[in-house]
Amino acid sequence: MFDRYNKVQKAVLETTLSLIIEKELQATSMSLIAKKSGISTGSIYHYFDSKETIINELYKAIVLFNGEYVLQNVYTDEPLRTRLERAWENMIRLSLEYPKGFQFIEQYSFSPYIHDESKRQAYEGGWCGPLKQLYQEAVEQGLFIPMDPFSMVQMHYGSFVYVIKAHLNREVAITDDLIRQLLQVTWNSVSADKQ
Amino acid sequence: MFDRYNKVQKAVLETTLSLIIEKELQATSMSLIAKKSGISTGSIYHYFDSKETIINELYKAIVLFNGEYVLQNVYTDEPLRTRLERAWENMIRLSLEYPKGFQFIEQYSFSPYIHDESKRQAYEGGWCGPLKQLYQEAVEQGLFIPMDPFSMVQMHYGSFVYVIKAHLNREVAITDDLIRQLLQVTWNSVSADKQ
DNA sequence: TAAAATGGAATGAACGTTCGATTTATGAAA
DNA sequence: TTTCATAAATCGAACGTTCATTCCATTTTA
Repeated sequence: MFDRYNKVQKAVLETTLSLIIEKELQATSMSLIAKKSGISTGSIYHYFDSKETIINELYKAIVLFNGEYVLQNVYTDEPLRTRLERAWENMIRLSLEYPKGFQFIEQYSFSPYIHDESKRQAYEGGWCGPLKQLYQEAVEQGLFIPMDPFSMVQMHYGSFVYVIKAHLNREVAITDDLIRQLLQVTWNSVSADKQ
Repeated sequence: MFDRYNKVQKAVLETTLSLIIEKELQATSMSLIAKKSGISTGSIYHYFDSKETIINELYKAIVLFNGEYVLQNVYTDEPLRTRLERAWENMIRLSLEYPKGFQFIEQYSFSPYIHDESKRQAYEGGWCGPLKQLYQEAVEQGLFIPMDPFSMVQMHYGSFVYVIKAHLNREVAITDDLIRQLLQVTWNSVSADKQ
């Protein structure tokens, strides 16, 4: 997840992620990060300008990682439906495999603590733009109803997010059956031939 | 929104809500709340035990308010589809009419800062339970595909939330047309006669 | 041997909360 | 209606703690 960072930075980012998820931003103090990561505050400040920098770096790293994960095996020569369903399934599997990263992005993507510059950089490397393109194609090919592709992406992602949140709260169990159902429901929602 | 509170409590809750939305929790200090609401910290502590209490009270008040709003005109003798679509439209209109409350709940419903007790109390008076019942009925009547009603509610709510978030970020414009489309898409996603 | 990296005590600002003085409201007695 | 005593409400300075950050001595690396 933090491959492009050195050992110390990696330890700091991983520790910060864990602490923020189990506690929260304001309860995640620098001294706690230092203690839990085994790196002194002095060293942390040698690699990061400030606490804000750590959080923003964390945000960018996770969004980039998620982007790569979601777009796995999506640019193939298979039918558009297959590729879209693969992206959707990747989203679900990603959040199950890396729940901390998922929760972090969920909690902070709309927070003022994340700078606009970080959000912009994240958008560049994230999955949102590329996926919007696929939706656009699906609309143009008449597979999807004529609707704003960006709204569709948001809508579908939101529906996954909330089922996953419920899963992480132990209110819903995500099984392979439920995943199959979710993909079906997602397709049906905007499929042109069901109208 | 805060009718069951006295004048001072109301001012404190309203100010806190505004500050938390435009800044965030950790930047919303008691002295700032005091200054902006025109009520001294001494008085605030006369009515609230702590900052935590204020936030939790805010959370409960908003969820209760939202619950009433969403369930408006849903318990009528009209067809189930009409009543479900009314609940969905209420959700959308609520978030457009009271965006601060919407954003607050969005940001804090999964935060450790909100006690489990507050979440439990909120669930009792919120719209989630009653709506789940309606979905259950729709499944039993064969209107909806056989799927866990709770997951359906989450899924649909999530899809609205994300479109609304995009709207509040000025990335999408919610028009009456888009609302009509959203209701249609929501119905299609789980409608039994489209399978 | 010079530069980079590390450690952790020290610093100063900011925060939530408390406290005691002061003002305002209440209501029974005259 | 006025008076007065008690209680409730309000204020903001003061308190103690915690936090992000700095600093410099020490260790490690090149």
